[in-house]
Amino acid sequence: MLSKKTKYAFHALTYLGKHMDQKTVLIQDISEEYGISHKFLENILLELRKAGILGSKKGKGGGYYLIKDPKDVPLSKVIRLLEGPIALLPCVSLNYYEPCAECKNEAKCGLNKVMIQVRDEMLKVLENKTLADILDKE
Amino acid sequence: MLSKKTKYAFHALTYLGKHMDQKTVLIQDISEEYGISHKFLENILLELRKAGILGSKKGKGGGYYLIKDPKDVPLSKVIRLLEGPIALLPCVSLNYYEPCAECKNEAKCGLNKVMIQVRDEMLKVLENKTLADILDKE
DNA sequence: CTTATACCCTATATAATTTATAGGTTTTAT
DNA sequence: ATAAAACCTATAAATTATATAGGGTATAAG
Repeated sequence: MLSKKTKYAFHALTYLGKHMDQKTVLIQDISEEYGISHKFLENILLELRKAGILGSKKGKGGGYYLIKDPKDVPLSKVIRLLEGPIALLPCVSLNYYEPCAECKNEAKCGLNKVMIQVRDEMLKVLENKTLADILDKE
Repeated sequence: MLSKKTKYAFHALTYLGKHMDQKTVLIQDISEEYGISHKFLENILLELRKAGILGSKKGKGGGYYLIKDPKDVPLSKVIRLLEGPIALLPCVSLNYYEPCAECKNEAKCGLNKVMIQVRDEMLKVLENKTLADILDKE
């Protein structure tokens, strides 16, 4: 299951996507809209900015804004950033690979094979669906 | 990512599947084979028994054994039992449904729609692949 | 050029969850 | 009887997730 952090990130991105007409959006506007702690959200937006998804402006009249076209932000990118691996096992993660601690022989591990399939099926959706897709619905 | 508990369950089931010739297998045999704490594993095997996947025999000469044909144990069943929901959001879980806390209108939630797709793709693999499939490889 | 505003950054505290341990109870073969 | 092995429930320890705190820095406006 996705963590609150990741869900909050999606909420924030949705909000920002819906307000692309205005130059900037305040952290506070988003935190009030969804009942998210201001400070917690602040950290999340900071990560999104550092990842190049958001831009920001300091000082009076400042705030955050989407720096990318929503259709160029795959959901997989947001999940990997806030959540970490999408795969169900570290040994099949494309971006956060690690061998499984108790695994003796990855090449012969049956679970490994299946989990590669699961990962690929998940990615088929998550790499192709973007922020734009989740904005459309609302 | 799957918890250790779930991974241990798969290890135990794999071990039991490979030793179906013998009447019973000791917790200790499995815990030693994979370096899992005896007591922790005990709790896991207990859950698998209560779920009707394993049988057990008490007392001297006792132990655990697979009560089901490996091809009749889908991986999804094991994951749901030890891990909980397979879905990435509570609002799209088939077995553990809950509305998302901050969600105002599920019907209009774009993330909801995508996550239903992700869930279905995951299940396409996890419902169809069984214990038998992960035994084959080893 | 001062002030209020709003993001920036890092550290720490709190809460929740996961992992592990503990210890006695019951059943069964010998 | 005795020893073996699962059964069961409670608690402790470790880890991770969530939240808070507080000063730092840039900027617009007057």
